[in-house]
Amino acid sequence: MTKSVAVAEAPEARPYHHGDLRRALILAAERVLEREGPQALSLRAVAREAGVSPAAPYHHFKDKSDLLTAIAEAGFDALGDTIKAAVAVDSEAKMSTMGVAYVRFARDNPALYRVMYDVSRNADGMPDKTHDGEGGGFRMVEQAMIRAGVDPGDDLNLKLWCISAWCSAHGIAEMVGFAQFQPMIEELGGEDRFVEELLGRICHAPSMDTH
Amino acid sequence: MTKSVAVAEAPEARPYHHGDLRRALILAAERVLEREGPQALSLRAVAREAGVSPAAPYHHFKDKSDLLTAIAEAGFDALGDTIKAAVAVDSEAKMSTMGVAYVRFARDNPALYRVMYDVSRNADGMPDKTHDGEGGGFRMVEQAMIRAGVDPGDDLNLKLWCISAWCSAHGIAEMVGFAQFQPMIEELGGEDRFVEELLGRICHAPSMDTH
DNA sequence: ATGCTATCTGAACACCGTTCGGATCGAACT
DNA sequence: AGTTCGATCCGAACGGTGTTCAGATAGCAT
Repeated sequence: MTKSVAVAEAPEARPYHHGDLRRALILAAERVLEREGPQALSLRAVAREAGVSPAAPYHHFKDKSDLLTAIAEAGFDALGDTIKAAVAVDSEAKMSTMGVAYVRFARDNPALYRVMYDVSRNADGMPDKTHDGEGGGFRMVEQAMIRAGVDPGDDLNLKLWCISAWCSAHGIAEMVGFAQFQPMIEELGGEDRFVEELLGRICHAPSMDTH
Repeated sequence: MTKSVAVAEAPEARPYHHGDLRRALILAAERVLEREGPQALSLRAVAREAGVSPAAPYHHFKDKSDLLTAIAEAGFDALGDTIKAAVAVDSEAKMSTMGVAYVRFARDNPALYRVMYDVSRNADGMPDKTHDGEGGGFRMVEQAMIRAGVDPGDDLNLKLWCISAWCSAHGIAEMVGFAQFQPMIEELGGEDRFVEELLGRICHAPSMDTH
């Protein structure tokens, strides 16, 4: 039954086969995640949000967990970009600058951050590009560590400092919202100050090259 | 259809009303958790494991999340006991002693640890008794911190050190299993050594009283 | 014995992840 | 051009899930 008024063509350009689902599904998933939290992130809800049937995603992702992996990967990319941006504005970027940016990302995208590390724990690790290569996260941390006074010659020591900082940032990101810390956060005048104080106790130059 | 051989009475004493479900459900849940992982921890599976109908738990827990909360609470109790035991054998207990015990608990009970912090993040905090009071976790950390050289007079500073250490331990616990760290763990000769190295970079006396 | 209340069951509802057969369409070949 | 082919999508279905509810059961006080 074709429209009698010919092809007014509805505003929603609803393609026959949709062009490029997959990206659309990932974006839909991020929308659902922001709007309704991680509990509501069902495959069916994502398909609904993207306007396709519940079976459609299976042509682009093996599993639900495969979709989650793609979402997590996109999340780590965004996290990397955020930190890169924070470092860009402060070329002397201290550890705490990066750490605060890290935690802030996690706090601004709590549902996404949760998916990122749920996936990582299931996969026994983060996506490789997160830490590998020239633009990888570890390189950024390494450079900040060297600026902070770690001996760049001692490779094992340097790596351990990086991992230590990364783990701490993750722990802080997951716990900073806990209610029992709220009074202290107020006392310090804001979450960022609180995070700086915590990170400052982990990354402080004086003894960084010892051991 | 009663057994023809009269009442041999099966070994399983299956009570009429069951006496004390709730505890039985929590124990059943921990069993399911160990055996099949966190993904398999459904209310129905727990009820099945306890030998009751899927609706029975609702007389003892408001929700599934209410059950999970109880499980998490039991988990935090067990974690506290584990750390207390570690401190007991080494009365000079350093921070790293406690930290290693903490991480080891998380690694020995991965599914339980995951439930513990999933619940905590949903509730915006850990159970109160985890950190409050004389036997609470924070008191233990405080004492170790004081032994490590933090000025016990500066209350804010002391608390920040405790939180910093706790966050780091949590971050390490969640990330130490990541595949990308495995080579380094081997190089260092075991996970405990690796954890000690990381914790050592966080809790080291020289600059602890500086602010 | 009688009722009261807490406990437990069984069936039902909506939702979930996943699979499968069949409809739809773009593109590639003749 | 017409036809075939393969990727994409839909609708319906399966078993499993959380949750609710009417009714059966059993311990406890009167």
